[in-house]
Amino acid sequence: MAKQKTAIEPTRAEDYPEWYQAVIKAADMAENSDVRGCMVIKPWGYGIWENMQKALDAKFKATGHENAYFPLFIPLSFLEKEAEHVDGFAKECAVVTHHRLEPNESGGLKPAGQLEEPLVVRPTSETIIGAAFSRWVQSHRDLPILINQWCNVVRWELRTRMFLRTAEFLWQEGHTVHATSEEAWIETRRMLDVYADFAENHMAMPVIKGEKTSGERFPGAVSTLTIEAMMQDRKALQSGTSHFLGQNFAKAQDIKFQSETEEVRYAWTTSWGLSTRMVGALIMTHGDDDGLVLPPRLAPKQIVIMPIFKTDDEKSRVLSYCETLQRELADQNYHGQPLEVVVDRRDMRGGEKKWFHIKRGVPIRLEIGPRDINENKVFFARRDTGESGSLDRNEFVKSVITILDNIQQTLYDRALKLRQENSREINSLEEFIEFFTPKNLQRPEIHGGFALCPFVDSPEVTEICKQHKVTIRCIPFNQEKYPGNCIFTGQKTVDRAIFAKAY
RNA sequence: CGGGGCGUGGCGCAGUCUGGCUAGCGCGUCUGGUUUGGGACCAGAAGGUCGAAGGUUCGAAUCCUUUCGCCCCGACCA
Repeated sequence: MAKQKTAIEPTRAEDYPEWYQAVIKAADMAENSDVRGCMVIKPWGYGIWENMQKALDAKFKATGHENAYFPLFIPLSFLEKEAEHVDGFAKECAVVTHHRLEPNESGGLKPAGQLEEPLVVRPTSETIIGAAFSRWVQSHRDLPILINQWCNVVRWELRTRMFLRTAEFLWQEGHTVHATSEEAWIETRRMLDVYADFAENHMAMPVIKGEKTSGERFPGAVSTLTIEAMMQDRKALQSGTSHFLGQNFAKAQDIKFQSETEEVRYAWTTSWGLSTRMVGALIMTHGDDDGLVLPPRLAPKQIVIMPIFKTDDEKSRVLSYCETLQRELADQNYHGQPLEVVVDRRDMRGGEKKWFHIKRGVPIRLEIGPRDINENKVFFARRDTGESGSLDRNEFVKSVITILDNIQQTLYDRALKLRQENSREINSLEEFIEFFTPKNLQRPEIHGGFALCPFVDSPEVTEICKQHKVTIRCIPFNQEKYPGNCIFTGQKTVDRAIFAKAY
């Protein structure tokens, strides 16, 4: 086979969505399943998710949360209780109406035993968890309740993309109950900070924290906070949301408590979630034209060692050298975890093996043959920069953690640079349209980015944006407030929001 | 749910308009050999009731009818 220029065809610049699919395939992360809109997550993809879970779960525990598990099925009547919530999710619910199968006329099976009340497969669990909370909360002494659940949810999407939007996806959903509005607000903010910390320090993905506009808010929430990241095609990806639910759900579900002053009060609730969509975010933030590039802190394996030998004599010598090296590396503490090091002993061509690991994004590759052993060296290659060369074996072992941290940082810096280069303030509708219109309408090139624009939060603005296929991502926190005119309506305002095309 | 496209060995496709030898090709897989610090080469092999059902015909992957599924573009959305 002729040598290709890049491992992935097409390249990002040629066709970004196709490239995305190709990376998932080349890195063996997931595949389409026999069920429409649902995917099979394969070990390499699932390993990344497991590392995300591990990191997040530790942060949830550190902030006082406990894990619990609630049913997959929600009685239809529960969902009906919060009006906005119903509106938001009704169109995408899978519904169980029968509980039995029996033979049909043509030798197949047909549903039988119709349920008295249909069960909805959870699209999110506010209602079923709220019902439990209403039993659990009696006194102010029961508060706060800080619960997290790792589970799957189903949203019957019309169009799906692997990891980014599938009919079934894996996530965590936190649900908390508080005595006061202030406490609930602090929780909402705290968990957004946890998400941002996770995104930036584990995923090496810079994010912008902010508040959603009314049109983009979670159905039933008083306020939705979000972290937004820029992918390499300059589109935005909502990466985690934290909702201040006020007393909306407490009132709908009767979550009340008796206060110190013996008054009966409705509680204040929050919810927050982050999903396997983050695996997609990882691909689109760091991947390159040779495949996946993993930040070391989330890589299922940080280092792969490839033994190189010809004769049986060499084989045993090289393998034992590799195994000793593997042990020494695996003994090291990498951010509280042992380093994950694998010796790839598979009997296949060296070149093929090398590309196998490049496509899967393993951060560090070591190739070790008799020559390296004689000189007490290792041949070393970094996935992020492609940099490679011979290193003294002991020096490498000593500096490996520093190198991994450097890779992590390099990935973050690169992603931040991309975002900065493609973000700007825009103060006129004309410039806005120019920014978001590709030069080639037939085959749109990568264009646009994040535009910070003065605006007023109104349905009218949302409507204009829609015409240009742009969405309001968020009103960023900590931004300077100064007078301007809404670029859509001309009204005076001090608010600015980030606008972008989005996934 | 509207518009377009596609179902042919594990994967990617050709063949369909204009019905006709034993349904081809590339990649992958298996076996043997030669190679070996690099996505190798040679030889051989396995693997398909052409999405499904019915019809027309001496003869159907190809024509007709029905049906199922998937993909893309919209609308909707984490």
